[in-house]
Amino acid sequence: MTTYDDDIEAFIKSRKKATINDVARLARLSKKTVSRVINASPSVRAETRDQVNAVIDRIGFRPDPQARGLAFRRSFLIGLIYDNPNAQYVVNMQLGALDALRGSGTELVLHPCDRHSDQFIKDIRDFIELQRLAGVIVLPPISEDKRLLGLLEDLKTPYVRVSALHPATTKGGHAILSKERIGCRAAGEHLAQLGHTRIGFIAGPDGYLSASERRAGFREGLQAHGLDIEPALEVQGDYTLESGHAAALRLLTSDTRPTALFAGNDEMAIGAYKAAFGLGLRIPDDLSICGYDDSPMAERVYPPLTTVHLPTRDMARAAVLTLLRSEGAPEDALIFESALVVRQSTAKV
Amino acid sequence: MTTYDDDIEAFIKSRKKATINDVARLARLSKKTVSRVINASPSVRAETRDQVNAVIDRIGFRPDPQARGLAFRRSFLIGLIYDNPNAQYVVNMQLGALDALRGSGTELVLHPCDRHSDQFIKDIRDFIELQRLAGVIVLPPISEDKRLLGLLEDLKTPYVRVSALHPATTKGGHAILSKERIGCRAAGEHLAQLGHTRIGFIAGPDGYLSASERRAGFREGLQAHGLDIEPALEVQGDYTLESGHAAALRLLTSDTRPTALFAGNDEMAIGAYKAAFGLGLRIPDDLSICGYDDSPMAERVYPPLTTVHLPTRDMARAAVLTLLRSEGAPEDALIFESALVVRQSTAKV
DNA sequence: TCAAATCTTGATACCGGTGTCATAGGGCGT
DNA sequence: ACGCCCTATGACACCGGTATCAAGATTTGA
Repeated sequence: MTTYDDDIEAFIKSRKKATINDVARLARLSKKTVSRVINASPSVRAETRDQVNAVIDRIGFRPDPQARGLAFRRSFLIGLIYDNPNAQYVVNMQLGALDALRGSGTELVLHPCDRHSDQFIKDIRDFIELQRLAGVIVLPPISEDKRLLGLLEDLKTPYVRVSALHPATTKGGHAILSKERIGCRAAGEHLAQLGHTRIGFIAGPDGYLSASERRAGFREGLQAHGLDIEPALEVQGDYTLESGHAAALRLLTSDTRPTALFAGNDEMAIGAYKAAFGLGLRIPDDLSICGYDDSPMAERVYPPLTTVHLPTRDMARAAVLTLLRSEGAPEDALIFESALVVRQSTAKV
Repeated sequence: MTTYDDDIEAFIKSRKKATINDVARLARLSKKTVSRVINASPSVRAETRDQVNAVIDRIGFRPDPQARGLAFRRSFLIGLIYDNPNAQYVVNMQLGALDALRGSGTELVLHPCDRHSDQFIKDIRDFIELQRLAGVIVLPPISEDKRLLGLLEDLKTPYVRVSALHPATTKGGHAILSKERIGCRAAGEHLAQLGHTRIGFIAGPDGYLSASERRAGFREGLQAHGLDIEPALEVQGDYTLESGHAAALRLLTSDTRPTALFAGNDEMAIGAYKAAFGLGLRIPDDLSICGYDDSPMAERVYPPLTTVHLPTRDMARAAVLTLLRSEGAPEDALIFESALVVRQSTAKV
């Protein structure tokens, strides 16, 4: 192997940021050959490759993502698109995604948005096109928005939907799906097994697939024990604490007060805590409460909340990995399970 | 003004993404002149400028950030660097930053890191240099790390520190500082005014400026009422819920049980809730608790937590605005206030 | 052994912008 | 009217990579 130590030493002493031209010059090869090595092209002699890599290592060359991106007509950025009021959920997704991105040379760019704005689609289209994103991850609930999915198909940008598993969500593009029914079914069975028969349900908002899936799973659980969701004991919320509070208040002050509540998410469950405490009820002695999400709050409230855990962070990791190797890969859907975490907010009647 | 409608219409029909070359050709001007218009160069005739802008608007041209970045030798990305266990704090910062970035053509890139890793500095240097960041925002506690600040000075990348106000933090680079003492002083006074005399303090970890500032402020508040932090009633935590739980447990089982607690953050305060409930104490009847941060959890726990509010989101907004206009601007420090929010976890003895 | 096929490499254009410097035209003073 | 200065614009190189395609080097097959 030929090296030109003097030139290399001189370059290192100059303390300049190395470019591909420097590497080429110092290795006595053309830019293009260096480029081939960077991109792991097979048509480079092993000896040449080693020589180039030796120079690269010695002068600490790292290809400039902007220049590379310009030539490739795409950036090394992955967009995280969401419209989700739950901060903790978003953070977990970020952490999982960043985890998987570490060392890949790709960065994560945030893009929260407002699906009720009339700029919604245009805004996202601009973002993706202008930044020439390498890929996009879409979180629920907008991962179920028809207009958005249509846009993503049009743009031909690799994307991954994160969503609740449902026949309607298993087709079209890469997807990371969660089997929300399983955990909710377990929650329903759990409450039934504790002997509860009057069980209230605080539903999520219309139009959220997660809401209907959770309801369906919960119902399955009850039905397995000869029970069902009673219309009089079902109130709809919108996943906010306040709505959970209001819903619980209504349920707990009705003539047929339930002895247990299942809320479509932790936030609403914690709203129910407030309502219960406000009415002087003790949890779990007078009222069992079960949530969904296993948010950090679940183990921080008192008593710690029985809830359903979703492996959010793992799902985000999987989403990124899917994107990183999406290069022509067939579209696929990964499915994650959910599981009941029994804490201290549920007890026998 | 001259326009060449036919060519323009033809171009629009082609549905191609417009480049500066298209604009130049359709406006019968050189690339360079178009570039001047984009960059608001003063040496362009008003008439020419309008003509260029007309073409830009009609064909929907938007300069490619990567190409522009390559030529400018910097990107249009701002890095958010943090090593903070508090998810909610981070989200608020993100939201504020994104808020201020909207429409600026600059994007936010996340970079959580681990200050205990030996790669810590190298990792951040690589990130900033490789991405040629337009600016960097550093959150506490690493915003007080000497090595990191040294690195940022070396790199000449515009940066903003977010930190607690303190003589040591008012110099060096742009800074967004919070007057943490004020709110903590108010907290101390509040507890004293309620008649508490045995007041426990759960301190934040060593090395966090926020921890020492909060302690100092709290102490000022007590001293204004002839009290002080009693050594026997002070325990150190590390800002985690678990540490708050342990600390409170120690304080509440000592012979001179305090009737009120002030915790260095909400997380620890909520740990204290757990300890109190576990011991059968009622809040606020048997024990008053006060936190710091006004995290979303503060109003979700029961009873809602009295705490100190910091305008986190506004601070992030200010940080971004500082960066965006940092072009040669003098280094300055913006100072934000903190304020006590009295809820229902504090009451008379 | 020699032509054909294959493997390796390089010259040059190009991605989409900006910087440098030259130049044509208009206003000014004398 | 002349030269001078200033203003507005453009030609061309450049940022740091990749694509195309041609050409030299090596291998293969008969």
